[in-house]
Amino acid sequence: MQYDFENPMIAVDLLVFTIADDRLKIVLVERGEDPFKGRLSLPGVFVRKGETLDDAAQRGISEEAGLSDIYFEQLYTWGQLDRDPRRRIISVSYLSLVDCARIHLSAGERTSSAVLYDVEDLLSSDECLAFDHRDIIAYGRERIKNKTEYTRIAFEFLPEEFTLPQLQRVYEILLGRQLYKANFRRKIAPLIEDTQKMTSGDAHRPSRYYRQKPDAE
Amino acid sequence: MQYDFENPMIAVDLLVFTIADDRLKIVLVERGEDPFKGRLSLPGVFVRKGETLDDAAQRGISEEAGLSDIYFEQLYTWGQLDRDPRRRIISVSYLSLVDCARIHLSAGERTSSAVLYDVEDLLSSDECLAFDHRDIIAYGRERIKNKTEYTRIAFEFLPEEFTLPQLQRVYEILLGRQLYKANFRRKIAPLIEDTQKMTSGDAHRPSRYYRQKPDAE
DNA sequence: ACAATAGTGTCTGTGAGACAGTATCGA
DNA sequence: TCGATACTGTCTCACAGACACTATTGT
Repeated sequence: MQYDFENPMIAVDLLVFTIADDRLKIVLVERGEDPFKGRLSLPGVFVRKGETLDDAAQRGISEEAGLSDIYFEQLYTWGQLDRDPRRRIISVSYLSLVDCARIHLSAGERTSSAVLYDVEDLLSSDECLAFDHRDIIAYGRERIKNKTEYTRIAFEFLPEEFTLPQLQRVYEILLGRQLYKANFRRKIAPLIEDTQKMTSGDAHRPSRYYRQKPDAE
Repeated sequence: MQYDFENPMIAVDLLVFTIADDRLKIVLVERGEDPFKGRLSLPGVFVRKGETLDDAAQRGISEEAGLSDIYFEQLYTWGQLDRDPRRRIISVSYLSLVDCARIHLSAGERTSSAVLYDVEDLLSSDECLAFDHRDIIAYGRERIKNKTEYTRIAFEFLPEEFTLPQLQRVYEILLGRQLYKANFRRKIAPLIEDTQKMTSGDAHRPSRYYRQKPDAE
């Protein structure tokens, strides 16, 4: 007995997260064509012949957000049958974290312009997103929260040099709760090294700039 | 300008781990046909039309190891161009953990019989595995080690009722180091509830059987 | 009584949490 | 001097690590 196997198209969907205005944001585009014309969706590209999944993700990120040299990791692969009403498409989602100062949103070819959306607002609203993209975003947001606890991904939201109050705010946003200054600094101390630079111009005590220690764990 | 997009076949490759003889083992099959004829490989199936990825994984597990109702989770999706010398195949790998008493290895249709292999021995040997399956196994083994630390996956290697010495041995094997009895029991205590049953017949003090607490975190 | 394994009590050090205090800028 | 934010000191408590001790079976 012979079976029919799938030869679906492979899409790479991108979750580009950043922090702006003290909120976690994600890059979304408004779909310019059916299905889901006019709905918000994740930016994404189809995988080309001769292109790996990682390559496609990288290309998508630079096309949609004008970014290269960015942290990204594979998130999950979505294979529900009815994800796309037209035909079967398998979506490999990628999680990407970036300092908002580096983002340059550009109108993609098949999409209207990309915009930053507040993630918590989006997930608690009843806004209808294209495909299963609401689920994907929720999954990505969970992953970020979890990895914040036991990795250094939070650093990816900041430039190379940053102050501890900035870093603490990033952690607070990602974890969704307030942290104590003194405890936070003790915990982070082994992961950073100080520069000689300080903030200046603010009407209060200046803050030292640090950078990530290239070091081990 | 038009691009050629991929319409690859989608495979699901299965990492079925278990513990036997106080060692972490994995189910492998010897390939019956080219490419890599005669090499060890992960059991796998192609995704059929109308079948989700999870469905395909479930089907593969029951075909190759005679198992249903088993813990499994998606691991990673492998999309290198030259994974398969014939044509492009995207592989979605699944991690599955199972009590070895439940495994019934059966000869698949396209494979010779499935066998349990010692994972540490395999990874430290220079045995040549089919495709990129050595990388996939190494990745899965890492994932298990990590999740052992902050989830309860270790319980999946045991039957519903188990003794604490058994459970401790599972943890020790997965983590690759010895643990102190007293500390281990204190840490596990909130996750389990005791049955009234005890081991018997051994020439030493009997051990109580416990089960997992259905409870919260 | 002994071998063998199951199970407990307790000391110690580390680190998270909580909070109060001090320091340094511009205006 | 004051408002504002940066930074530090320290107490407490929970918990992991280490290790010594007791308990219960079959032979």
